[in-house]
Order: sequence, then C-alpha cells, then structure tokens
Amino acid sequence: MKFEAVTIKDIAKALSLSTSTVSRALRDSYEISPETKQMVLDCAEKLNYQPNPIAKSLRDRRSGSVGVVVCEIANSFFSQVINGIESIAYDKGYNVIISQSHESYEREVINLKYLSSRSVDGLLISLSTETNDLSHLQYLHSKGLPMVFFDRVANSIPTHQVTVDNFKGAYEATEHLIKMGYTRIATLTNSAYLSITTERVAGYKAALESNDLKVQDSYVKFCFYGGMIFSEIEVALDSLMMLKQRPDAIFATSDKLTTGCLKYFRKKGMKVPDDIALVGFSNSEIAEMLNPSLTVVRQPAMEMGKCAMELLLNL
Amino acid sequence: MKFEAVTIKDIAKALSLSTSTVSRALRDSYEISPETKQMVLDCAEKLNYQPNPIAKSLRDRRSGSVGVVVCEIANSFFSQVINGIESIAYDKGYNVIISQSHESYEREVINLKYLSSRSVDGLLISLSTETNDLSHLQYLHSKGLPMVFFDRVANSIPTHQVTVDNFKGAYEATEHLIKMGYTRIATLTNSAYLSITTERVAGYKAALESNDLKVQDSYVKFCFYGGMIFSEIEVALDSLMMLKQRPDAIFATSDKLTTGCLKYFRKKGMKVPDDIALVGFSNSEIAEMLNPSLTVVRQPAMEMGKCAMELLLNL
DNA sequence: TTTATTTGCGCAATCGTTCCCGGCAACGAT
DNA sequence: ATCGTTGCCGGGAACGATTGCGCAAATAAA
Repeated sequence: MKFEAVTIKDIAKALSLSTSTVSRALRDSYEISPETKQMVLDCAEKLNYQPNPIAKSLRDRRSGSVGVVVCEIANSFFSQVINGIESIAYDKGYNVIISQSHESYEREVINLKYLSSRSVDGLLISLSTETNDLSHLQYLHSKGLPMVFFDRVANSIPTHQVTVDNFKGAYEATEHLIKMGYTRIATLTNSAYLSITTERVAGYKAALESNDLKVQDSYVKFCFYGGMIFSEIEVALDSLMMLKQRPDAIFATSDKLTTGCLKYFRKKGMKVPDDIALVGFSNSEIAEMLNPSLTVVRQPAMEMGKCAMELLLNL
Repeated sequence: MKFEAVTIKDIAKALSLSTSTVSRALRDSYEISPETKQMVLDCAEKLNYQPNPIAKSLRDRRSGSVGVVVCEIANSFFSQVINGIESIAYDKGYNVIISQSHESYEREVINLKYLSSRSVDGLLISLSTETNDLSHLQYLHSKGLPMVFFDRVANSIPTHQVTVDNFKGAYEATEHLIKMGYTRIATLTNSAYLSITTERVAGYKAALESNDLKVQDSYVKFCFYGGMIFSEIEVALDSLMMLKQRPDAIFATSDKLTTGCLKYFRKKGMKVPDDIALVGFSNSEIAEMLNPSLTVVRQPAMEMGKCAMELLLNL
C-alpha cells in the first residue's frame, strides 16, 4: 500500500507495550484495563493506524471477499444484479471481486481459478453461454467453497439458486401477444445450453398451446451469444422474415435481444408495432422511452443480487 | 479459502526438501538443479498446489489489486470503462475492486478509505457529483498512492487524467443543431461541480457565439444528480417548456440525461424531432434503435478505461 | 594435493496480526 | 504466613511465501 504504514508494532513501541496487548486493546478484549485501552486507542488515532487486512486474512485464512462471475458487466441486467450484491456485501464488510466471462467457457474457467486462488470466501456465478461442462465448479463445490448461482443456474450442483420465474414470465409475455390478436408468434432466445432459455421457451410454448396455437420449431430462433454479436440476430431475423408464414409478432427473451430486434427493424425500415409486434424480457429503461412504448417483462435484477448475496452469507 | 489448502510446506514435506528450495524451484530460480525443479513441479501438479496470494501480498507489501471508484456501475458509460480497465488489468495480473459512490461524497470518502485499507496498489477514480472537497484524495496522493482520474477529473491533483475532448464534442453537437436550422437551443447538463460539465457547457456556448446566436442562461439547466432522479429532469424541462421563447432543440450532455429527455417527451406526447430536436452525449446503443435515429456524440468508454489503466501501471 | 570456485540447498528472518500459554503482581481467604 | 484467585500483560508461535546468508559437496584451477 502506501509508503510507511503504521503497524501495531509502532503503537506498541510508542507506548512501551507488547503487540499482544495492543492487539487486544484494539479488539476491546476484556483482559485489558480500561486505561490501557484508552491509551492505545488514542495512540492509534494519533498515528492514524489502519489495520492491515492482508495480515488478518493470512492469519484467519479468510479473505473477506466474494467473487462474482458474470458474462458482461456492461449488460444492464448484470450491472444491476451486481449493484444488489454490492449493497449487501458492503454492509457486511465483504468486498466484491468482479470478473467477466464474456460468454466464453475458457474465460469462465480461468476466472474461477483466479478467484479461488485469490482465496475468495464465496462465489456468485451466472454461467456463460458456452458452459456445459461443470466439472470446474463441481470441484470447487466439493472443496467446500460456498457458491450461489443466479439467473443462469446449474441444476446439477446442489446449492442455492436465484432466478425469476422464467416460465411464468415467458408465458405471460406470449399470452399478451395472443390477447392482442397476434397468431404467428416467433421467439428469439438465447443459447439452448442455458437454463433460462429452456424455461422461457417452455413458457412460450405452453402459452401457445393453451391458446390453441400450434408450436412451430421454425419460429424458435436461438442466438448462441445472446445477441452480443449483432449478425447473429440478423441471421435469425432474416430467416424468420423469409418464412412463407412470416411471423407477425416476436417475443425476445432478453434485453440484448430486444434491442437487437429494434435495431434490425429500424435498419429494415419496419415499424414496431405496425409492421411487427415485439415484447421483451428486460430490465433497462428503454421501454419507457420508445413511442409507442414497448411491452416488457421486468426482471428485478437488483433484488436478485441482494437475495443471492444474502444466501451466500448463510453458507 | 477452501478446506485444506495445499501449501509450499506440504510439497517440501512430501519431497523432504526445505520450503526455500520448493519456493525457488517454483519460481524457476537458477540455483536449483533441473531435476529438483522437475520433482517439485510434478509434485505441485499432483497435489494441485495453488500459491496463496495473500501470503505473497503480505510479504511483498503490495496487493496486486487496483481500486476503481465510479458513481454507478449500472451506467453504461462506466460499465464500459470498467470493461476496458478490467481487460488491461487482467493481462497484467491485477485484479480490480470496484466500488460505487452513488454520487454521494460521503460514500466516496468511505469507499476510498476502505480501498486504501485494502492496500490497493493504485486507484482509478471518477469523482462523484457531490465532491468538491478533495482533501481525502490529496491525502492519499501525498502518501504516494498512484492514482489516475477519468471522465470527472480533479485538476488540482497533479496526476494523470483521462478524458474526452468535452469542449469539442459539445461544440460539434451544438453546431449540428445550428446547421439543422435550430436557433433556440437549450442544454441539459450535469452538476456544475463536475469538470465535464463546465467543459461541455463552454463548448455549447462557444458554438452558439461563433454562429451569432445569443447565449441565455435560462437555456442552461443543471441536473445535480445527472438525471439519476427523474424528477430533476422533469423540473428542468418543465421550466424550459414554460419559457416565452421555448427552445426548439435540446443538447443533453449525458446518456442518462438523454434517455431522461426521451422519457419526458414521451410522457408529454411530444415527438422527437418533430416537436423538439435532441442530441446527446452517449455511449449506449439506444441511438441506433430509435426511429428516426438520434444524433449522439460517442464517448469511447472502453478505450478510456484501457488508457486509464495503462497510465496507472506506469506509476 | 591443496586452494578456489561453483552448484545446490537449508536456516532463519520477515511481512502484520492474532491467540495460546504462561507469569507476576495484588488481593482475599484460610 | 501461605494458598488460590483474579486482573493485566508479555513471549512467542503461528498463517504462507520469499530471500539474504551461509554451508556443505562437487568441480575446477593451481
């Protein structure tokens, strides 16, 4: 850290005490007399003593920090989740180390390794889209590292998970379109690997079926990178637009996909919702700015973060 | 960290060597024979040895981490900056501890204190909107803690700064409106405390003057919290709309303000750009989704982050 | 063969804290 | 006067890794 940090020894020397006594005085131990305590406290104040958390970590064998792995921090959903995580962590004296997988399995493994070597006391993780081998996580879990999944979860690892009711959200979004009179409803969704994808697609299909609309696989388009790459969306939408039975509405299952659709439609000169309807899963504020406004299913990202962090603390 | 961490001692014991030898072997020291090195390496591999960075930090008196203070992580500009910071830091083996001031001076001070007590090796900071007392930073700077400012800088502290050319950007944005034929151009901007605000307002005014338009103070509206609170924007825009010489165009100096304007106009049923024109300072993709699309001045957030981190490494 | 040099490794201190063992007073009780 | 009890405090060993110093054995030079 800085140039010459004041340590407990400096206080001890200044007061002709032992380091043990100073340490105890600072921790308000019962076996130190009130007068000595006061002396130590005053001296610490005067010298501007700052305890060294690294030394403490070493001795306690805990780092006081938790690791977070998300795919992209610049995704409003995740940044809001992190916001929630941070607010709780901060209150409890933990600090948060954030890392991004950028939807890469390899990066996820590296980050996880890095975090575990940084001796994090716990882990909060949302899987990357490429991840389908969980052995790296299994390993850490078996070592006893507390972990909580959020949003994109791994069902095969027995620990806490924080998700929204994806099935219900998707069901309602789809039903909303049906109620508006749309009948050829397509969906643009994430990688099929992700837990959220299967749940949302299931909700979408269920809504169609219970409203006597047929489910067509050609209406379900997966975007492996979740719209991080715009061309992915273009390809998917192009193929939808070229169908003989061109869809009249689209249900986009994430914010990135929703905005991608809007960008695509604007490029093609198509108007929403005149030419085609759109509903999305979202958590940014774009919906409120558009005219006419977009219907979205809101995800309580911040609350999810808080919840995840609280669960982690219980482990 | 986990249950039973493998230490250098375990390797030493397993091989009947001293810890010094093991340490040196792992660091590939020249004074260890190739055979011994290989033995140690193999054993480390077998036991899945992970060096304890905390112990190393303690000994080296450096933590291998840098602190970042921004106002809001859930602001696309900052999350992109962090992205840039992270990418460089990651390459150099540093880890990044992020904290948010939420535009509160008090929080900023607390976070800074926390980070410095966490023994960060360096600091990247963008000032909160409330900050006008810099003594906490002066103190850390005088202690020799390397720091780099970005976006919202403190000119009184002699260290590196990373900013865009706010004056030029604002000048060009304003001139764009003028060229389009607008004459009553107002600006919605951040807290007057911020360096970016004064620079941008200066650019705005300069553009008006060099085009023979008069500068009216009633056309310059400050939002102390930069639009974090929507009512702030409402109040500002309401007062603009009530002027006898109602503005026909608005230059919003940040993303949050731009989106706030859009939200406001939608609420009021005003169309952009038919009823009122809008240009913004931005870095999100919303501009590309809108129809007609919005003109924005782009800030290279990611590059700024990279640049800031690189400067910090030089300190 | 003796001396000098290199090679390979161990000892022990260090970083800043904490905490288990003591120890040494003073005090009341026997 | 002696024996527990407290009350307060110091010594010193951890935590895990690094490193200056020194010491052997092996090799080279004399």
